[in-house]
Amino acid sequence: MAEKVTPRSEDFSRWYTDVVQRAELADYSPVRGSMVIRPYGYGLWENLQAALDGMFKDTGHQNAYFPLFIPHSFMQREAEHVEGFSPELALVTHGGGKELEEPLVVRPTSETIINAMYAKWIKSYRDLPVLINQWANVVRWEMRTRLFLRTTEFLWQEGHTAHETEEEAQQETRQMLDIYARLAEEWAATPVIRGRKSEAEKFAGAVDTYAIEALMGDRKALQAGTSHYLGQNFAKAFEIQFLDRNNELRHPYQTSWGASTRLVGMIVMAHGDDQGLILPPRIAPHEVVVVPIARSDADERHSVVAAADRVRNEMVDTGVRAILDDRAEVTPGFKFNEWEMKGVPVRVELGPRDLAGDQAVLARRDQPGREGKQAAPLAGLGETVRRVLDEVQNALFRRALAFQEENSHRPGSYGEMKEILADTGGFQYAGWCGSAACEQAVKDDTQATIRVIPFDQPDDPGVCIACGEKAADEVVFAKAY
RNA sequence: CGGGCUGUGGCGCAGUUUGGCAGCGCACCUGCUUUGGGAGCAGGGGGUCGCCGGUUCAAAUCCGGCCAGCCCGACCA
Repeated sequence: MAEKVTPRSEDFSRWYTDVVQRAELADYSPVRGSMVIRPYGYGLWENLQAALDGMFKDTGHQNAYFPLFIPHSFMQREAEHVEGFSPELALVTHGGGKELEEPLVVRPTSETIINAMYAKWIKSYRDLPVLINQWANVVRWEMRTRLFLRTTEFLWQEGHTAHETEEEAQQETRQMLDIYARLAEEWAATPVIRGRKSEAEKFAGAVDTYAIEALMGDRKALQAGTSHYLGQNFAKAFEIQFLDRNNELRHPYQTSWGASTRLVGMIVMAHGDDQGLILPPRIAPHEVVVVPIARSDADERHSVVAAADRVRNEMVDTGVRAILDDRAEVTPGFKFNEWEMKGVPVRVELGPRDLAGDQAVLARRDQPGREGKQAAPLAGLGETVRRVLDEVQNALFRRALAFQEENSHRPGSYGEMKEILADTGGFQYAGWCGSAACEQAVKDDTQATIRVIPFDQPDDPGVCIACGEKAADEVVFAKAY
């Protein structure tokens, strides 16, 4: 591996594909539209999973697992749900050498099977709330696919909850969106806009869909997590009923929420540069790589590698995820480039000159070349590195936030918005009257869609950017993944 | 599904026009020398040239058919 990638500025799309493959996050599989997540990419996903799972547990959720196959008829019980998913379903028609009585759907999401079970489990208000999450794979037969961003099969988590009251369910929906926002900002160092989706963009079957949107390096938006308030739509379709405190039969109010391996793509596109990945320390598989530098002289080699091993161990003891790259068959220069491609936040270089001076050289991935290098005493190196890692984490977030701010516009007219969208892109904050016609007209004309109706609203949203009527809300238009 | 392109060691390609020993770069293996920003030299392994048929003394190359993949337009975490 480890040759140059297509420069980001030249062709962002190719740069992305190159980086994902060269950094060994993923590779194409023999099946069109699907991919293999390689150990390094999976390690990144596991860290995201662990962060999310911890937050889910902290808020009272439990994990469970529901089956991959769903009876076809289940998909058809909720009218809008059918509408939304039928074109992208994978159907199993044969099993055990025979044609099946009823085809099975490979889950595109588990709403229907889970709600069919909830109908059995929920009988009383005492059974509520039900707070279940599952980690699973799902399949959606997409036309155009891209590594991590849109593949036929992908990994995600889907939470499905049922509540006694509307308020409680609404609160749950917002709480989970907030968890996604925290994951993006505090762990993945990627600032997001929190808001509600328009009718056209919401999940089929939901009353309201909320989402977080992040801005990628090419100034396109990426939806990084969604949380749906489902009302009683699925409860009615699947006849979930409970006896309330007044002995009256009622349908529960529900939510569902999900985030996927797409987050890996987000991290690549939010932080990466021409040298490859740049990973935020909190979710990086390796926070630090120690590279010993030694000539072939056997004694020198041994003493340098032994010292490098001690440095690694000290960092592990300090709670830093550190590895030692003691391969003898490649040069230090090769290793520098390789670990930069893989986005390791901090590199520790240790050679004979350093040992003589009881120091090591620290190189920050977020600052290129000499600029990011500093010498640090071997004594207390673990603590020093811990501090530098925190600085890198913060610097990445600040840089991404500054980029988002620079690329957030408030165009004064439709013409101006169209021009900005065509020239540079980014988030366009603009008034919207709320009509689907205006939304569609902008999409047809500019390819930009309403990403979210932000929770943070100005006192006066002004006028609709498309029709000039009084605006109902300020919304964010952007071209999106 | 409509339009454009491509199928040759693992990857990227040349060779096809004008038929004549299947080649190059990277990667891989072995050895020696190297190692502070992608090491050098020497040796080596690996290909039914997408598939089927035809023409010919001879086909990666010419002819016919088929298949697969990529890119661009209608769906989407």
